[in-house]
Parts: sequence; C-alpha cells; structure tokens
Amino acid sequence: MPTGAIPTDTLPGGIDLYATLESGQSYLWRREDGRMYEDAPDGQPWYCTVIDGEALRVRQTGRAIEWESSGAAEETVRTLLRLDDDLPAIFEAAPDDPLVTEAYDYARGLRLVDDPAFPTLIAFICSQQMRVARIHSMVTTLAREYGDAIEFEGRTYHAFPTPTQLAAATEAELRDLGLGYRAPYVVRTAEMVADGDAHPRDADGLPYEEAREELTQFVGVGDKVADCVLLFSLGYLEAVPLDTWIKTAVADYYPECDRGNYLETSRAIRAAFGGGYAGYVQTYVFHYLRTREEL
DNA sequence: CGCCAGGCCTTAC
DNA sequence: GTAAGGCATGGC
Repeated sequence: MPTGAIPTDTLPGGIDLYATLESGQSYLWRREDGRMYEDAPDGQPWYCTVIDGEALRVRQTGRAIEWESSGAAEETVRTLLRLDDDLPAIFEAAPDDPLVTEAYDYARGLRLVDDPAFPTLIAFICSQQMRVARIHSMVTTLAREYGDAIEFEGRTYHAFPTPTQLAAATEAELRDLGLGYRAPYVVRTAEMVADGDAHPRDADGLPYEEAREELTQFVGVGDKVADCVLLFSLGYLEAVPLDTWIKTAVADYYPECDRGNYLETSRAIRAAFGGGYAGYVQTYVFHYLRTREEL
C-alpha cells in the first residue's frame, strides 16, 4: 500500500488542508468524520477521494501531509493539492488592499486544487443556485449511485461516475436524487462527453477567454461555471468566477470594476486582483466572505 | 412563511 | 447584444 508523508515545511507558504478542501472549490473529497462544512476539524481528520480508479486519503498533522492510497503515488497528491504552488510569490502578486489582506490572513495556506475535468464540470453544473454543502451532497450522491465502488482499508469508496456511466442515467432519476432542474443539464452534458462530441479537457491550452467560450458549449455551462472549471481543473489561475459573493465584493469594494456584463467585468476584476494569479485571490475572498461569520 | 444559494436557458425586444 | 421570467430544492 503506497503511503507517504510530505513535510509541511518543504511547501512554499505551507498548507491549510482544511481551508483547501472545505472552501467550496473541490467537491470530490469527503471528510472521514462526516462533518464536512459543519465545523472546523477537531483533530486531524482524513479526507478521502478516488482518483484514476485508486482510493486516496490525506490528512494534515503537525508537521506533514500524510497520505495513503490503494495505488496512487505522491506525485498525484502533489498535483491534486497544487503543493508546488509558491504561495509567498502568489501573495506578493496580490493587490495590497484591506479586503484581500483580510482574506489572506483568514486562511493562510489555502491552496487551489487541480481536480479532474469531467467531475469538476458536472459538479459546477450542479452548483448553480445551490449552497456549498448541498453541492457536495449532490456530487456524493452521484458517485454513490453511478460510480464504481472501491474497497480500501475496510471501507468502501465511490469514484465519480465516468461520462458513460452518467450518460446512462435518466433525467427522472436525477430529479429523484434532488438535482432539480439541473438534471437534464447533467444528462445532456454527460452524453456529449460520452459520445465523444466534446471533452472539457479540449479547452486546455487555448487562450483564457477562448477556453471559457469553448466550455460554454456544454449544456448548463455559462461563463461562471466555465470559469470554475478553468480555475479548479484546467490550471487557468487567472480565471475569476463571478458568483454572487464575488459580485457582492465588486459592488462593495471595487465598484469601478462593474462594467455591466460578464466579459468586461471579468477583465476589470481580473486586473484589480493582480492578473495572472487573480483566481487565487478570488478563492481566498470567496472563502472569507462566505464563512467569516459562520464559524 | 419568504428569501436565498458558487446561474443558465429561453424568449422577446 | 441585453433584459426579463422561469426553474427545483432545502435551510434558515
């Protein structure tokens, strides 16, 4: 059984695993104590996922990121959690204003994730008009109902369904699982990928705004969901998803960036957030605004 | 009860 | 190209 421990002091800027995995950017991990999003972890809980058919769990101890897997290697952990990102350099590129400073101080060590493209696409199709905990619940349900089961260390894990597995679901089934009006979006997008008509990875490598446009071909995907896939899965760290929280931040802190439409407002806030790492700033600000009063 | 949540689709101008 | 409705569900 592959296991390992990655010393925290070897990671530039350290890491806050809790903030990284419970900030609403990834919906593909589950906290083993079952209290995800309810409370800050009491102790050092394992977070579990399935990646490329292998069970993987990680936890943060006082001095390391420990991991255990049925077959994944350390490189996978480093990739998924973006452990090589240079957080001090990223902070250095961020604007020096009160909101951003507070957001960074609130969750130092939060790292972006690098999740697989298809699950991320579906998760954020499900995300519209939903709260973070319910999105996570919906993704967990899809894995349980349609994904492969994997036994590891006496526990059963469920992979997120493949495009083919999810395309075999019906709209009625997904409505019964609580997806509401997103059900046909999920089925139709899964069919597009399963049939080979398109894949979210096809956007990878295109210039940022072209990549975003490419992703909107999927049913249920507009500019905002496309930005989430670009940021959390395809490595476009400049992407700034304009959700309700960030729109509030724009109105309250950067009113000059509101240009009346997504494209131009996106360009303005991306510049205000420092350009190339604007998506990092966005994720810190989102996490701060959404949870600062709730813990 | 009404309001809101990591919005998008369709239709009408 | 932009604006308005409609849309499911659950928590508060």
